[in-house]
Amino acid sequence: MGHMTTEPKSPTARAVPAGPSLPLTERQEARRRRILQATAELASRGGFDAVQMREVAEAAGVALGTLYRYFPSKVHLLVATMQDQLQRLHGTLRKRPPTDADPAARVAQTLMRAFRAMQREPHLADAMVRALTFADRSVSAEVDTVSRLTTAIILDAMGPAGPPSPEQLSAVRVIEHTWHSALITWLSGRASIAQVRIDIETVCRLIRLTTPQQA
Amino acid sequence: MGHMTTEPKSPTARAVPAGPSLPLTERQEARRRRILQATAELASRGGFDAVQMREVAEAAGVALGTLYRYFPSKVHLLVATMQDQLQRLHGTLRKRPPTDADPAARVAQTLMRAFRAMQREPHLADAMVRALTFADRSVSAEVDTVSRLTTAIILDAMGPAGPPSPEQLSAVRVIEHTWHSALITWLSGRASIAQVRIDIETVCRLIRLTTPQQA
DNA sequence: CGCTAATCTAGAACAAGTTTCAGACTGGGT
DNA sequence: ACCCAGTCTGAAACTTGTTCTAGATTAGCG
Repeated sequence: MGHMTTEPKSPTARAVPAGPSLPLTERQEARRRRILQATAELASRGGFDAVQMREVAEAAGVALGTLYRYFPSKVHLLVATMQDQLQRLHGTLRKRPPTDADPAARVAQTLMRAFRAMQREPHLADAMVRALTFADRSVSAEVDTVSRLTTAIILDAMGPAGPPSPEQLSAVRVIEHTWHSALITWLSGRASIAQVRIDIETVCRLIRLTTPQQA
Repeated sequence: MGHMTTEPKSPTARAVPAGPSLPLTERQEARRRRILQATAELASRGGFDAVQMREVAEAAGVALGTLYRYFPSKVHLLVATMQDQLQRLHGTLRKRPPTDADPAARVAQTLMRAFRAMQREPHLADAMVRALTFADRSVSAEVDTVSRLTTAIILDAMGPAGPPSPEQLSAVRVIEHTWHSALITWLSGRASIAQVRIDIETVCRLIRLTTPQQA
């Protein structure tokens, strides 16, 4: 791959946000991908602390300044990594959706599947989740994207129902809260895997409160 | 206050953890208190970022090394601050407990009261909550203390019932998860106050599932 | 009082996130 | 082919959390 491609001058004369709105060139897309991959690799090795901006830049073969142009902070970088991983997960889940008849059980099943994925790469999970909850207002847009992705995954699991009711959305939000927070307690060693499962199953009962009648 | 007090050589020859087990001398107690007060003040001003270890040390009138002897990291410091504030809150709540007949409503009421306290000092809340969720394993003991305090507050609100059932404990844990996570979404500007209220009320319904019969 | 261990202080030193800058490179428009 | 705006690079600088060191203080104890 040793020839030239195009590289336009500037979409907004500022940065290179993740927005799919800006048409990145091949090279830029490739750089972005290399950065995310390097991040995931370092994170898998040693968690949040092991993701050092200088090392990410070196591993991805870009200058430090470039890394910061693509991701304005370490938290942005890790949240973007989480977006990436979540999308992957969403794809996997779509292929083999949960089979249980009860929507609440399907959601619990789905989240436990996601949880098992986390267990396979606990360091990576640590880095992404810590970044997510540590994120301040300057990252809210990106965090929101992650949140929407999670919501989509849960709604998918709930079933083919059309537009969810406001009550259902509240329940989903609470489930998400529990999911994130339970994950944190597990990652920081204050809760066991069994405990996380119980918490997830407990909160999923809320779904039954909002869908007494089954389709 | 210009005379001498006692200051023993060493309880454990290591550090000065928060454990009430070690009998700190008056002076040490005073230092600890000054540090916590300085922290709360700085945090109230500008949140997590405004709590800079050098500034805390200067405001408290201790050397940087001493600050680190009392609190081995910024996160430890802020989690200890949260312990402090929670204890205060617990005291306040004990004096005027919620009046509603329904346990679930009492819990929701209590949490909303706590939430209003947070709204009064959003920056302080930001600093404490961010520290709490960012804490890694090295702080798990202290975070656990905060968690137990929160649990105690919720159980208090649930009523004078004796030993809570395992189911109730699960529900309380989920409520705690929701509480923390909802707080974060509010602090990072991704959820409105109204939304937080709804989430809290939603999750509190779980209590009704575990206490169908009222005392 | 004088001894000794532990504590506290002041300040330097170090680590990692972030910013900045000068210069090389790219690619589209003329 | 030349020009220009915009991008990337390499390296230094700056910030703030954390660690380290040498010396002054303090406190328990004979």
